[in-house]
Amino acid sequence: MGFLETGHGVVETPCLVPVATQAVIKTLDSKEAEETKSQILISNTFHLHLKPGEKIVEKAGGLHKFMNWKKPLMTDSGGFQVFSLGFGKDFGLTKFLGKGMADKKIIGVSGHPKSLKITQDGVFFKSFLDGSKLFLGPKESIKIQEKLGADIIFAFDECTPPLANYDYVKKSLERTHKWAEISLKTKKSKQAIFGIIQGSEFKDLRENSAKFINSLDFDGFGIGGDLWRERGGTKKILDWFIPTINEKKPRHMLGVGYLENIEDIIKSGIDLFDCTVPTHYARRGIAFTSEGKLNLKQIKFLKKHEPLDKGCTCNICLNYKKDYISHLLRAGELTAFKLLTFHNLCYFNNFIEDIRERIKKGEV
RNA sequence: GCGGUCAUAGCUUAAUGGUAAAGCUCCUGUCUGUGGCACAGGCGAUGGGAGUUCGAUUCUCCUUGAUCGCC
Repeated sequence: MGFLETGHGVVETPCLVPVATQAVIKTLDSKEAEETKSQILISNTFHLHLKPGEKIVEKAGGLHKFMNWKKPLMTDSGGFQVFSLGFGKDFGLTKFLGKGMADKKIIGVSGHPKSLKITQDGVFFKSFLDGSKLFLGPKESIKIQEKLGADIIFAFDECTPPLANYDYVKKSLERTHKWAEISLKTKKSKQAIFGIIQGSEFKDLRENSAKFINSLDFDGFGIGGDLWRERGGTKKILDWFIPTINEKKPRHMLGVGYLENIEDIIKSGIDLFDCTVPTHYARRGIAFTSEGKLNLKQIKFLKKHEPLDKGCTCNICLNYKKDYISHLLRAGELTAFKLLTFHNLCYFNNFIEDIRERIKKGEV
């Protein structure tokens, strides 16, 4: 366990970081987000740069005031968008490779995505809003993140695609490391900055990346890229390098957090992790409960006059029943998304709070 | 009462004298540093009765129902 101290309060770890890409947890206002026991949120440099632009946020007094969130905040650097709007879009990929595809590393050292251009200095994006050109490199990302004003910012990196072979990842890592140094040098603010370890599923590249990022004067670590989806695979990769990095500095795992993996990654030494699953799945009609995932769109739930989870004490479970939420979903009512988002965040936060309690008792 | 039009999946619509197609709905999955999506698979139909024909959802007649017009 740990306490991460920031200018906006202390985060008790291990901890889930809910995703507020566009300075909002979709469907919730900041007061509601706080009521889910969320301690810290992560917003996004790329998206806020496009809309509304960092100057607007800066004029409003920074992200905290802009969105009326008084607790700690992070901003992701835009490095993930290098992947998601590039190779991710080209191949319809997530950052995890599916089972049985480990040998299909079709992106080689000369591979390049269709919709953006990656250079040694940064990335040329084409805005999906209006097609306008947009360049984002380490300097640009850090300057934007300084204007946004989150408590913790991330170095600009390239999240490598899971289909990338060893040579591609090696080359990408050279860029990411160079960008890490420039990110660190560019930052003039008092914000904390985390450097990102990449290397996909290649042992020596992960080890090299951990060694290099650990040697720089970052305040914490981000761990990104493909970490395998098969049970045990993530632990295997983390065990390669987690023991080699400074134990005083927090470790944030980027974009990971299926319920069934959370305990494992905490055991592997992860303090923080952001994940869209609780909020994203809520908008697909899925509730997380002690009985597993429930798809509330299913017609059978119209006949269930009971809370989403009998053991849950969140505002939703105390006040609403499955039949009503199912009706709202099937009727296309937006409030359904809000109720499920609220419940799912409570469920995840309670789930992790329980792990913290068990750590205190020496059970984990 | 008379005349016309129509009847295909839960809904809206295709097609054909030779095994009936699609969209939505419904069912089962997928989704990890967020484009309120998207994707994969599945269940499911020629209103009822007779006739012509090797074979009718298609052509003919009757019937039932819907709809429009006229009185």
